[in-house]
Amino acid sequence: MVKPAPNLTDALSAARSLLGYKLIHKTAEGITSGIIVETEAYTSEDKASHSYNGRTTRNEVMFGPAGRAYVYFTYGMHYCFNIVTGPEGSGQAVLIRALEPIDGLEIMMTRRGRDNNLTNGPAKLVQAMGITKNDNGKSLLDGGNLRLEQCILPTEIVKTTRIGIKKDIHRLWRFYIKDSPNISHI
DNA sequence: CAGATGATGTTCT
DNA sequence: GAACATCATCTGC
Repeated sequence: MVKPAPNLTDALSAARSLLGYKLIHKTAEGITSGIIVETEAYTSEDKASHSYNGRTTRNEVMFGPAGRAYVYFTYGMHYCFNIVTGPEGSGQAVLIRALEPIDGLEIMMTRRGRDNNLTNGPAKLVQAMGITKNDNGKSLLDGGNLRLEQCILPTEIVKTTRIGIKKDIHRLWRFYIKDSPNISHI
């Protein structure tokens, strides 16, 4: 039995489909993993998206094939992690905003320097999972150290507005698993 | 709980 | 020079 791959045909479908998948990262420090519980979709027609104004050195991974990691630096000190979706060249991705920690809690606590709020935010989960700018462009589907695995089927998904943006705020492109204790914001 | 604020540096205009 | 897909910490409810 092969576990089903996530539906990455477009950012909106993928943002829902990825909920319940486990993100797994193997590093020298050990294995960390967590179930994706909150996502946001971004496309090239969306003014809030990095891809809105076309391809640049920063966002070029967004225009590559689906299933790769798009890791970007922001606010002078944080990284965020996305999964590229859609046809190659379309500039779509899904921002992973929160995880439910599963494996490697001790490692996460060391990386975060605290014992709470390990993965309930886009920059927090990047730090806890040990994801770096070097992971930008890596495939999540090729059996490498950073990968996805189906874990649970969400019972109920909430669809609402995205967080931390000032443009196109009307779009209901944020999704999270209802009643998850690890959401970045209600 | 909500709101304000500083940290910090890359990217784009 | 401004904007930025954030976070930790503070204040005042």
